[in-house]
Amino acid sequence: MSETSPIIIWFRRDLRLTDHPALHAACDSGRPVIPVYIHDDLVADLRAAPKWRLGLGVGAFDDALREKSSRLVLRKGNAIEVLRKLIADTGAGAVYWSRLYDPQSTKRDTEIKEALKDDGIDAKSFGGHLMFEPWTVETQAGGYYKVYTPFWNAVKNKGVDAPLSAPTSIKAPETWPQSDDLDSWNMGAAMDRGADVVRPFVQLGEKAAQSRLGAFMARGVGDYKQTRDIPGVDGTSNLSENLSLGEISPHQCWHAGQRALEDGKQGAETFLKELVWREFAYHLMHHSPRILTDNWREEWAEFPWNEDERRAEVKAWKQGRTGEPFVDAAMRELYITGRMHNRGRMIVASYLTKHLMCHWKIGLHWFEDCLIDWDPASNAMGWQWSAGSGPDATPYFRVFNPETQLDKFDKNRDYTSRWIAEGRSNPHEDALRYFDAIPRRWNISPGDPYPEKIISLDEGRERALDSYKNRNF
DNA sequence: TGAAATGTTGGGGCG
DNA sequence: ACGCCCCAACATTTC
Repeated sequence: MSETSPIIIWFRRDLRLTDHPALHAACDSGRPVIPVYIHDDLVADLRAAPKWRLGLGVGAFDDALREKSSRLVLRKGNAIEVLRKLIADTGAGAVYWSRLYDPQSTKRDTEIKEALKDDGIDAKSFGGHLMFEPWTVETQAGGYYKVYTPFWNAVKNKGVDAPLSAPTSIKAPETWPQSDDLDSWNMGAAMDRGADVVRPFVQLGEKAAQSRLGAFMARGVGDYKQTRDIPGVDGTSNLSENLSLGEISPHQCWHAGQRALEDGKQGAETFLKELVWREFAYHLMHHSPRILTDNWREEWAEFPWNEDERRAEVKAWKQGRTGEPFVDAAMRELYITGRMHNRGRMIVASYLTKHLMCHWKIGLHWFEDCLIDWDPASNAMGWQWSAGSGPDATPYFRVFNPETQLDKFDKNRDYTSRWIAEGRSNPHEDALRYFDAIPRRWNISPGDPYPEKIISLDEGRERALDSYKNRNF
């Protein structure tokens, strides 16, 4: 392989041009660059909304590359076989990619790197998805962090790499290899609810992410510390969706936040801390991957969780028909937009795992079905935090009261009236979208009365606390 | 990044 | 002036 041979960039959750170390290195080399996206088993296994959103992201990224006279080559199959075929087709001498951190991707990528090196190919993995590689942060004792605040203190002054510029040009190969038609991948096949309902809420692609970051830094970040907690206000950064697919890098968000901090914007530090929560989730997933599948505190396996997904109250929770306005509003926001305000996430998680005493895995899986900003590490950490089974988790006895939360965080009922139609003479248009999105078999309509509470808050709370008190661990 | 029960304090009304 | 009660406002404890 000569030093002029093409470099394949294997894109995964890094669908951007700006601040992309692997792409940057490849373009710097002066060699032709072949961007590829591979639909392998891990992509096939994605759940409905994340998979659909990924399809949109791949399409948008191909468009962005074409503006640079490049393109995204799409191939389906086993990743190492696809790469070997592509190398044979193009004479590529190198494969670069940005690292992922979930155990399945890590295993796959490790095997592929070894196989490619055996073939004499220059296989290189780069950072970019995280500001702090999980193995570079350790406690005095040499272990990993299990509590957020010490983790924050350990990283906040470490320094974050300055974002790399987007390549001015991406050298094309002499001929482009064959590429699948994205439509043939059917990435939206599992979206059995209306993708067209969710679509208007999608913030697609790198440019949209950049302008959102800019707008947030110009306006929202000043009040972020207060307004981020109020779901009726557009007070969050709204970047989770783009961070999830790497349409923007955390480094760029961090440096923007740092500049806001220097400008005296009050909320900027809170924003930086939120970015570091994402890093903390990856840190935990890397050092303790079973956080994805098992109670991180193993004793919680003994807890009398309801684990049957078919129960009526689970169905009511998923459908946003529990009779608790805050819970239902949040669950419908999730269904309609593919995202949920963080305050809502805490409330619905507390309600499911405490008032309904359902296993957090039920909630984790539903979020994985519905979230267009789905992130394996954050989702698992969040659910185990809420359930009390995770590291640095909220104690089980800390039960959110959805009614009290309404008075604290949705005083004017802006949020609940935006997402709930029943019982209102003049429902919000977003609340009505829910009825376009749901499957007909749910058999409900906007004119129905608002559902009765499926459980009294007092009873649910008492039952959960009794179970906790009588636990045998 | 709770909520509810219980405890403490201090001001005001009143005999 | 004093004791007593009431109660709101906090603080602490408990789950």
